[in-house]
Amino acid sequence: MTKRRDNHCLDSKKQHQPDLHNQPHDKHEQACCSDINECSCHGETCIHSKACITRVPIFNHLDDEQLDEIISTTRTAHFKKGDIIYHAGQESDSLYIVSKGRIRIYRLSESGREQLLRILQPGDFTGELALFRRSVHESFAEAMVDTDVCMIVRDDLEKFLMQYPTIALRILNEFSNRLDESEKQAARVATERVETRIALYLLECMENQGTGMEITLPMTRKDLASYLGTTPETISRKLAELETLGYIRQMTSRKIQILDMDGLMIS
Amino acid sequence: MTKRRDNHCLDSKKQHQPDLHNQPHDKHEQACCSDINECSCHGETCIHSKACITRVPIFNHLDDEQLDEIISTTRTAHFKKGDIIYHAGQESDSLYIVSKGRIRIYRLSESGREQLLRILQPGDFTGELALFRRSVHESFAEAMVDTDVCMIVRDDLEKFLMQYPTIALRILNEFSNRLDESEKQAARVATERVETRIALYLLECMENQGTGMEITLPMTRKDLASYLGTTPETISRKLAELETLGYIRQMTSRKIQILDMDGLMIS
DNA sequence: CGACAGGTTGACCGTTATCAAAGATCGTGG
DNA sequence: CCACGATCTTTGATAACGGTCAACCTGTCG
Repeated sequence: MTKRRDNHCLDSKKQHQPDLHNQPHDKHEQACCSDINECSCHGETCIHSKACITRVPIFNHLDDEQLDEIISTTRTAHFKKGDIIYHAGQESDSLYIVSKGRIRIYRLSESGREQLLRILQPGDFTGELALFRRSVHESFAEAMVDTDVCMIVRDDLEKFLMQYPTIALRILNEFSNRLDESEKQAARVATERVETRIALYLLECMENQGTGMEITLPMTRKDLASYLGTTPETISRKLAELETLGYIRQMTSRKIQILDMDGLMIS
Repeated sequence: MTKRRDNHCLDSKKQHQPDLHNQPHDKHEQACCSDINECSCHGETCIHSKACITRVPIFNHLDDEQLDEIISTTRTAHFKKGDIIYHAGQESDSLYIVSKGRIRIYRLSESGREQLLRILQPGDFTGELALFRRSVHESFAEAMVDTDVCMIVRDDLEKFLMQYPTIALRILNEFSNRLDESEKQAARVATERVETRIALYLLECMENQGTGMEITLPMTRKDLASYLGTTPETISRKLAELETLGYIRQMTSRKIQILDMDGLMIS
């Protein structure tokens, strides 16, 4: 049962968007909707964006006519760094597709502590949970940098799903992946020690980034801790430990070289 | 953000199957396929079961003709207590719908420890993960008692999904619920102390069972520990502690009376 | 009535959270 | 371009939470 193949590293999507944005996703990149057709957005919403819809995996198999139909029902919105796109308890009525930027999806547990669930990159979507249950959001979505999203409201989406069942299959596929990720993550947090979780995370990053032995962590220690169910201090310490053991080498706080994959695996 | 409403307690499905089986789900109930039309199964598989398909939430909105069409593609199988229905790494090609019995779904983490994900009751289905990803199972399914399942193979299911898109919507809805459960569970294991997780679990049981202040745990300490990411010993200790605090009263090891809901909530 | 699985309790100690403070890094504005 | 402040990261000291191992109960079933 060795299965180093799915994985995600919260930073996945190399497969979806092979070369969408080459610029580093930092903040305040420039204008919004950079590679989107219409562009005047920064107040609240701008008008439909073609590039977004045509590229996302759940729609990109449709033909032009169908795409146009979907695009015509789409709204685009811009969010500034730190903006909350939706929050738990809020009623939901749209699917959000990331066109540009990065979105943090997290939950607050009963005790008020936050757990990071995933980070959305261009091409990823969210909002589904509440959408298909006709219910409220359970999680929070926060723009990590200035971000553009395309939105499809529930009724339109349902219409398309009835009309083009292949879309549903794509979404089912995406849900399956996410469910797998989530269950895997739950199982790890429940059964592995922190050091192991970190090691596994590093290995997943390596596989997803495809940049050889050097990986770039897509987030801060705090977020990583939140994702892995630990604290920033412990992350620091365990990484230092893995370095002492000669398994990794920390170039900067975000750049890490994997020196001994096998060592990591048994950590 | 108080949301005591979804929940499951691993023992959900009161909503799906209001009065399906009144007999306690114990072991060796009697013959198999008790309330199923055909009944000669015990060797390996028996032939199509109508009752199963017509009752499950993902199909029960269809009309008779459509149901018959689905039923005709269905196979039924019987598993004895302890049988493995599928295991991680195995290639998947069917959806399993529980007709009678109980199925444990669990994962093994990298270190070989087991985490219980959920327990399926009649009307629940599984196998989706691998189905929609055209991939292998990530989890194990084990019959907890003698159980009957209906199976639909992938190609048939896909055909129906294309033909009756409402089925896809139902499945999307089910996936959303499961994803919510899984994320919630991950967040809890990652952020709450064991005592809190146990308390929350008890509260969910109460809401789902609708039996007033007295709940019946649907599993052993070992399984509960596996589900909550802890050990049987710790479960014992924490329950004893909650009892000392006057929040609960343990009648037998499976029957627990909730004495102070508010107390539990702040645990 | 005895055996066995399941459950409880105790002693111990390892892992990891917490609190505190010092060091690094990054973005901003002068 | 540099300096400042804010934020992120590291490191240390300490303690508690919960896991482990072992022994002892308890209830269930043959």
